[in-house]
Amino acid sequence: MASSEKGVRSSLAELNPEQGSAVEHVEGPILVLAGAGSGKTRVLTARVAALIEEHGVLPERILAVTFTNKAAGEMKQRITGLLGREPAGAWIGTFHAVGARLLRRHAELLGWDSTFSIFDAEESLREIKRVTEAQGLDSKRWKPKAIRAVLSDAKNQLISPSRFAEEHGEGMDFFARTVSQIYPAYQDSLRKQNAFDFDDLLVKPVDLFESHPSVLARYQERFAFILVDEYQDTNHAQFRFLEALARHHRNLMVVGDDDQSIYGWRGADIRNILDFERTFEGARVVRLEQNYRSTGTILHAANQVIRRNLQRKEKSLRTDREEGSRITLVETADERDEANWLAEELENRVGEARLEGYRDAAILYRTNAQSRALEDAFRRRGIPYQIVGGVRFYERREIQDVLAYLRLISNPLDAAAFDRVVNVPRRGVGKATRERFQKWVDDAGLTLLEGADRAADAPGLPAGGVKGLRQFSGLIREFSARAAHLAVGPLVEELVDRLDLLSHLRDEGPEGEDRAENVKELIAGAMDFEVRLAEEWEGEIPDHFTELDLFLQQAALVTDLDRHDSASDAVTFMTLHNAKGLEYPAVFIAGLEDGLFPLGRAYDDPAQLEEERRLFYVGITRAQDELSLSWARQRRRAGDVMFGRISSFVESIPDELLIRRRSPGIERERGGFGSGSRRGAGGRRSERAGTGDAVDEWEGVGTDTGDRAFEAELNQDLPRLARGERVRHGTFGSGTVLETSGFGPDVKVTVEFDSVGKKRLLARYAGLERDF
DNA sequence: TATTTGGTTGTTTTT
DNA sequence: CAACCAAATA
Repeated sequence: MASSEKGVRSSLAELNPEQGSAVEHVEGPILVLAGAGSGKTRVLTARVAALIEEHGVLPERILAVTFTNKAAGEMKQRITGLLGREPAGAWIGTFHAVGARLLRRHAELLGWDSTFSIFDAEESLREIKRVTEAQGLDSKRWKPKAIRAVLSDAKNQLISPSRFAEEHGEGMDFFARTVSQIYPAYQDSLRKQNAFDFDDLLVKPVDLFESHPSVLARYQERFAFILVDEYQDTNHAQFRFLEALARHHRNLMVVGDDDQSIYGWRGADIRNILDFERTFEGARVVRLEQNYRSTGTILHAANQVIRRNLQRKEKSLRTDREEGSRITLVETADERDEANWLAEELENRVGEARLEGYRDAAILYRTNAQSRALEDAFRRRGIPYQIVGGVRFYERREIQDVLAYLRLISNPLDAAAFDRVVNVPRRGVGKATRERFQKWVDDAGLTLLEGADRAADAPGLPAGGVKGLRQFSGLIREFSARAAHLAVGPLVEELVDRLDLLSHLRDEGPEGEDRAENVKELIAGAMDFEVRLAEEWEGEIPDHFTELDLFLQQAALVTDLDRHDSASDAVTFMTLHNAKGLEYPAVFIAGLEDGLFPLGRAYDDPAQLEEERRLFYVGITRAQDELSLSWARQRRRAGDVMFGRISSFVESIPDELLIRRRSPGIERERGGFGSGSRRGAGGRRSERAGTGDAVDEWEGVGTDTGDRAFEAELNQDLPRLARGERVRHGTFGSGTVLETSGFGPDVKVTVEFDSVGKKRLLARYAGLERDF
């Protein structure tokens, strides 16, 4: 205890006066306006530690909410560091995880069971499509995606199906009218399947609080202190959730930065932060404007960019750091040229030791599609990279299939899961059989699994289909029984084994092996999964609840960002949105063209343009020491070639902060064709390209194409250790990878070494290299 | 029932 | 230029 107290004390001493006053704040509402890099996580964690250690607050009286699992994990870890022990009993998690946890405990009050499924965005899209078609509507005319967007919007505003119908059911807007019919049917379908979608995890807890005041009172009383990170990103539902819980004790601390609000399109309501003082009367406001991250140059540029926004609380960040080097602005010919420039620049910087390693750099872009050209260039040169986002692990087809099995085992009412995997792998249950079967089940009032059991009684089903259905239901039943006493790891392993899924996947063709690897990774993840059920439930575990149920919840809420391995020495590629909350010594922002960043349609709406500018601001402020911006004159998008000009955002950076450069590709073009006349105004215009244009450009310039290709072969998979790959270890020599397991920093590799035999190594420490 | 083909569609950003 | 989906064949 003495040592941990010292931890808290000494950390308090290191705070600046503003940070200190926020940390020492005890009772009453408080808004911390924390600029980028001003140490907000520090304030948040130090305050939690201080509450516990200095003011004797029991950890279970504390609720801390974040937006990402990563932020939650970091918070937990840092608090643990300060206290010298875990803040056992405190709830620290994302809005979605906290919502899911509440629902697990009280779902029955709303008509759900605690083993409910969580439908991700894709699943919810399918469900909308099903419901739309069940109403006899054409899903081509009534686009599920558009419907989902409207539904999600409504949910985030806490607009119920009935209220939505009141507002739009009779209106002129045909689309809204249609949605008003689909909304209730969709909700109904989810309830029948004992499922919630992503938005429900925020909405339903609020419903719960409103319909069951005693439940609310219990949590109001319990959570005497509530802390919220990234408050600028909260939407109305989240606001109401917080407001309900905090109403009693009024000890609510929110930390945010209106300049970093970049989720308006997802319902984030910037008024939550702008109006905080009005909503919570007597709220204190603390501003953190001292930046500890970036050089003077970078911060100056950031300030100049963001001050163009009108809708903001006036503030200006300052830093004590040196001016630092100027910002590089590069003009490139096209996306390939841009990617090559980036690759070469990074190689040089690491080579010259201007950068300690590839892990110190990140390339940020507006749209995920931009990662492709980068990948190509980096792979070709053999520079290690890591992509965050894009096709997410848990969204892969094969992973979703396994998860659907698990969901069905955990929640037999999950019709979406049933539909997804009845015929995976092939069981002779085709579309026609399914439709007939479905109809019969509906008429007979059976659940899908009951029906599958008695499929022989259904009229008009082919013998093969009946057999497949019965087999399927038998399998699910068997595993449901086993789930009660088997841990998730072995359960998943046996399931995959029984389905013979790996060989089925391998038979699928060239991508099959990757798919099989992914499934193995999932098994490995399940093996590593351990929860202390009793702790999660705080002693009141419903008897039908299993480890599998919690594993599924976790899998549903985990994102790709959480799998990001910051230990491996690779350049990080990600969208600007994903970069929020992170920092890197060197940051490259690519694709700075009008029409791409800011995105074309943002020009229609000043508010959207401001949000794009905030996104740029977020990107700039990720950089600690060096910042580079690049743009391409020409870029392929959706098959077309777009001619672009430099982003208007760049204009707001004072010229004296910039060093302008041109890529070799541009220089060559100028030499060859004289003027680089800038044609095609405004990025919105697109023209068909003649031929394979710029394709060969770079290869000619490169010095030693042969060696490069060789090196690329050598290094391209450096951060990824696949089965069968030959590797070399400093002391054990050469060997073959048998398998890998674990996620993120815990990736373990089993290698069969030629001389010393089988070893299990932690990838991040083993320093494995490729070998021939 | 499974597989192939051809046509359509689309690109923000995500918990 | 994908990737995805619906209708046409084997």
